Amino acid sequence: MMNENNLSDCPLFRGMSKEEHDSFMQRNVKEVLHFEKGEVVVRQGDIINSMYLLIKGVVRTQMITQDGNTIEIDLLEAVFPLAPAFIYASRNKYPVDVVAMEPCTFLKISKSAWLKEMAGNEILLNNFLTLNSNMTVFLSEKLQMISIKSLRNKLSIFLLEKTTPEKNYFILKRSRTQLAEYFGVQRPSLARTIKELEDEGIISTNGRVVTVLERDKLVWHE
Amino acid sequence: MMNENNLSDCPLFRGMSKEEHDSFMQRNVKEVLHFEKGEVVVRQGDIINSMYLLIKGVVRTQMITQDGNTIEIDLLEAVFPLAPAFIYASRNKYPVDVVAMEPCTFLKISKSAWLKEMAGNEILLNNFLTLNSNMTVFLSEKLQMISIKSLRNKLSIFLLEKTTPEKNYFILKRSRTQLAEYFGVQRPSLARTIKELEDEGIISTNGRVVTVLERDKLVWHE
DNA sequence: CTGTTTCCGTAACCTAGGTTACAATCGGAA
DNA sequence: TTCCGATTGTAACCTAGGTTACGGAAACAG
Repeated sequence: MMNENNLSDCPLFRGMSKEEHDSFMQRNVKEVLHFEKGEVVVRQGDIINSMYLLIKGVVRTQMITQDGNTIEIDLLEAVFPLAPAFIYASRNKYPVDVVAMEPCTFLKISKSAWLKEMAGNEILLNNFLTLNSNMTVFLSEKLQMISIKSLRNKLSIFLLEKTTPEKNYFILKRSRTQLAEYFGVQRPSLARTIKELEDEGIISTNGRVVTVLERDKLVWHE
Repeated sequence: MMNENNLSDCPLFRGMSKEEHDSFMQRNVKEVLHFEKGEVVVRQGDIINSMYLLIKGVVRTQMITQDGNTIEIDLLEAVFPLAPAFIYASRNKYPVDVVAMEPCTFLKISKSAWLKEMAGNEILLNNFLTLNSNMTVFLSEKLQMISIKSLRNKLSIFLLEKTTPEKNYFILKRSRTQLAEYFGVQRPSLARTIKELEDEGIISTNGRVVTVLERDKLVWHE
């Protein structure tokens, strides 16, 4: 059943053998779900009772703030679990929308089944803890990024992280529209700031290819 | 040794007996740390190898963004663990500054000792998982709050959460200066917005006592 | 190929909030 | 009590980014 995908790619199942993966699936997967591009998989505020394992496709997690703005949290690619950090929470409402970016397949694993597996498998438990911790670190960093005041600095830091002095270009994973939501700003505002950096000769862009020409002039325009 | 404090108040040690608490301490606490008001306990970026258990005092966790702004993350009161969510992370750098708000005492418990305890104690493991999940939920909510664009809406939502239609007042835990950092804005900006709400008769303030006069006029000034 | 939709750049204008500065008040220490 | 530092309110000014609107390019379906 559904074992054409490689569970080893998933941080939850790392360090386990193919046989263990298969028997795990046999025991615990009772339901397989498909979603088409654009469909909402989980809505912000939904109560979660299961772990969703994304085994095919890409989803986007996003938040709608109370004043109606959308911010992207992350893009998740198969194989990856949804919600692991939340099934244990005291108030287990899902904090983000999950939207399929392409046709997606999920395996549904019940919370209780998952707990049982983890109790009897130290590797699984370890992977789970690490994943949770990494999620916390990720959210902290996201918080820090969103808290940076000027778009120019947000963008600068983003560009510096995506490149090195040796490899001064990279290819954007996102459209400009999505990139704007990632930064939590309006699309025209992002376009304006990108243009400024281009006009100053600090970067150049060609479609989704972005080249950093003068690393040292990024950041510290307070 | 240092058992005048009630470990039952700590979400990590809930559901365990006094005897278990005591023997836990005997086994694992090798070091006790004191900090005076204003001292920095941990600095953003420090590598963490131990769990710090705050058993007396109050600390503030804060982040300095790359453009130099300070945002408050949380106020933590004893008894509460620092860092539990991070000791397992792949990249275990502490993401926030921790500053003592009053004289504080910490117990230091090594990462490995903690792991060993957890492996042999289901309650401890469960508490730990729940705490981690709750941390993730908390950070998600914080992210959502910070992402709200207008200060007026941030403040409105804050006020609505702090009061009910029945009990329409509350006492601020923070100074105005700290409150501004909590929202990630400048102090004069916060003062201005509070004044606006007062001028419009929506709230009234008297020192740290804030009263909401017209709940339904809060929020939705887009 | 053509029609349709989504994406993108751009410009003009406006507003929320940052910035700075100063004076009043409060609170603890001597 | 007086002094000093930290905390506040307030005002004037400035700027980053939001808003809206429009036209063109790219992507896709038929």
